[in-house]
Amino acid sequence: MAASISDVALRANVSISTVSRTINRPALVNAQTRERVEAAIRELGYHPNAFARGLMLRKSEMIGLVLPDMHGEFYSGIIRGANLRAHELGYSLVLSSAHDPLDTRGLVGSLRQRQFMDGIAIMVAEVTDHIEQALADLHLPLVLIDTDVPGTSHDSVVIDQRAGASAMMRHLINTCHAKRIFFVGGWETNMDSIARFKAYQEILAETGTPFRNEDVHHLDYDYDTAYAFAIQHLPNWKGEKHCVFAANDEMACGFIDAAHALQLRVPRDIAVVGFDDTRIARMTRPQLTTVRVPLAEMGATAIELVCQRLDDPTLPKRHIALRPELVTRQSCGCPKAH
Amino acid sequence: MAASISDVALRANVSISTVSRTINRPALVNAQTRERVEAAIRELGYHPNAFARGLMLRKSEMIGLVLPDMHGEFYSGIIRGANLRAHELGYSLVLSSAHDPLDTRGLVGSLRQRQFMDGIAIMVAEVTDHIEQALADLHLPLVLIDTDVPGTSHDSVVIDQRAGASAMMRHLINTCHAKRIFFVGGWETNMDSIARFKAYQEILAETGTPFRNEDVHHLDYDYDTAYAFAIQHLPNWKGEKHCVFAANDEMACGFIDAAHALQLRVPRDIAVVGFDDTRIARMTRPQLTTVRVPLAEMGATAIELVCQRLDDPTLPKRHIALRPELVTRQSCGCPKAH
DNA sequence: TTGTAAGCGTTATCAT
DNA sequence: ATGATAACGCTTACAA
Repeated sequence: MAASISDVALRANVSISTVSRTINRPALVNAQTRERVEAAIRELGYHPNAFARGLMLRKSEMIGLVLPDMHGEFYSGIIRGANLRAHELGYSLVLSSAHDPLDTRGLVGSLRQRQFMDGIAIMVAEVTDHIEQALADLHLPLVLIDTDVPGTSHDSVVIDQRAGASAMMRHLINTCHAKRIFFVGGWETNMDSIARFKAYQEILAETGTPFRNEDVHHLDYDYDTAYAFAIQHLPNWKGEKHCVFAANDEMACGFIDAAHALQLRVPRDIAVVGFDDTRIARMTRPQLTTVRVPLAEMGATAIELVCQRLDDPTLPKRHIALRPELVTRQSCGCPKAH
Repeated sequence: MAASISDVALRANVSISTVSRTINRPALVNAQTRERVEAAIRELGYHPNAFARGLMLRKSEMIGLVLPDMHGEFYSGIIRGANLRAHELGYSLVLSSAHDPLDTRGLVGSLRQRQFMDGIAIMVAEVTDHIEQALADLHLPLVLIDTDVPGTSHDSVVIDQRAGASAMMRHLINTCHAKRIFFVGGWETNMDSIARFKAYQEILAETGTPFRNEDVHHLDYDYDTAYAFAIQHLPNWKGEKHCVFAANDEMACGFIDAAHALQLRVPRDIAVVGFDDTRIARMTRPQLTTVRVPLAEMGATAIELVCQRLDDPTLPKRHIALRPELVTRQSCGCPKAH
């Protein structure tokens, strides 16, 4: 059995209140007794029981992080950022990633069973009424990650996909002097892909570059699919100042490898740019020009929002949009990189 | 304020013990009263207070997962596996990755502050006496991840690097009929790299393939370094049935890209294989033959060991070595893949 | 089958 | 400056 507060009190010849005080408000206790108590604490290897403490204080200093079970750096990026910030702020992180991304129902249920958390940062594929209700029932400070819910009144943090894609498009047109840009999106229903495509159209219009329907294609974010597709189309797409804007690095990588297989030189015969700035962006020849998506920062911000609300529940609802950053390497063929 | 057990008791016209029983041993309570209580619970949206519960039961159903702040799929692989298994077993995961990999001191300290965990799965770069002591002081079931500590008596789960590298070497020599194999390791002090190198020597000897000191090199696990190195050496290394065995996929990828840049064909002019089976292994042309390292399984096993010991503290100490699996694709030039 | 009451280890409010 | 003592919400003998 671990030592309890009364063991310490006994050993130091004081009451338990004095022990509690030495721990929580040392200023209120006489220097000599304080030393005696501290000695006893040390000798017994005493540490306050977290449950009893939580019972009184009604808080655990633990924050739940709920994610769909994603693959790729998305997952680890958010976790890393969240974990770091949580520790900086003196909190621990309770991780809970859903096996089935759509079973947020069961997920929220399992959360409320062991209601240790002071607050929750959650990312869900889709916010249904059902989930909305379940979350509300938790009666906990809540922040939504990477989910735009116009109607809701929760704190949230998202990534400004539109701004990132716009920055890339402007770079391509204004700096690289691209004459024709092919857009290769991900799944057609994917919100991020849609946002990136919107920016594509927008900047095309803004700069007076002609838009052609046949220059837009939707694949599935996968390397192999992109590679096969590229082998087919690149021979027709190649050309001076022509560029492929892929909606993620993986597809961009597929295009580059396919270009090589077709004896095309990147970026001279065809330029290729990606999105996300994942690990592989530095692992292609030429290295990929892409858009860095601040995943860790999104995780960190989510935790921060939870903590702030914990400190002050009256805070107004906040909605933070993180701006991605253009990363120019060699695959876009911009003059600067040469 | 959330409803408490006495609110439910009041509403259902029973004592709090009956409520408690309805929740924990429904069999012991009359069907009619049980229904009344359950109705009250539903109406009030009641959920037992986790702190009070923990205080009585002396357990939280939470397991700590302590990792160094690694990058790459290593990190997320372990977390994913651990999280999944924890939930299957009815536990939650408290994640805690150290910012500074060597500050396990501060880390363990922060752990014991909020001693909520029933047990801990921990991965440390190096188990020093100091850490060993700190861990022992926690008085918690403990399992070491990916750490071979001959002297210690903790449960542990590791990956059998040696077996994985041996399988690769045997495949290269026996199936691909490699005549000369170059070994490109990671950091010279890295335990994994050392284990892989040992297997390299061993199988060379076992199969009577000559060992040459100049065929062994140590880099830093990085793509760029490997690429630059390969540009230098590949012209001398190329040859029929020659193969580069890189100690991770990233370096292998560097070699393949360099080979392409040098107009060499993989695997015909030079074969290349990797280790880890990360995402990029499927993203090279040809696809990488490599060794799949069961990261998720390691995470899951660690959690499982903790839980088993929680159930039965008298269990003998266990040491589990997970076997990696050979994944043959096209880069090794083995006849089967053609 | 149900109720009473003790106790888990804290913190907080009073007195002293 | 310190000590009693009452919560906090729950489980669990023990009684009825």
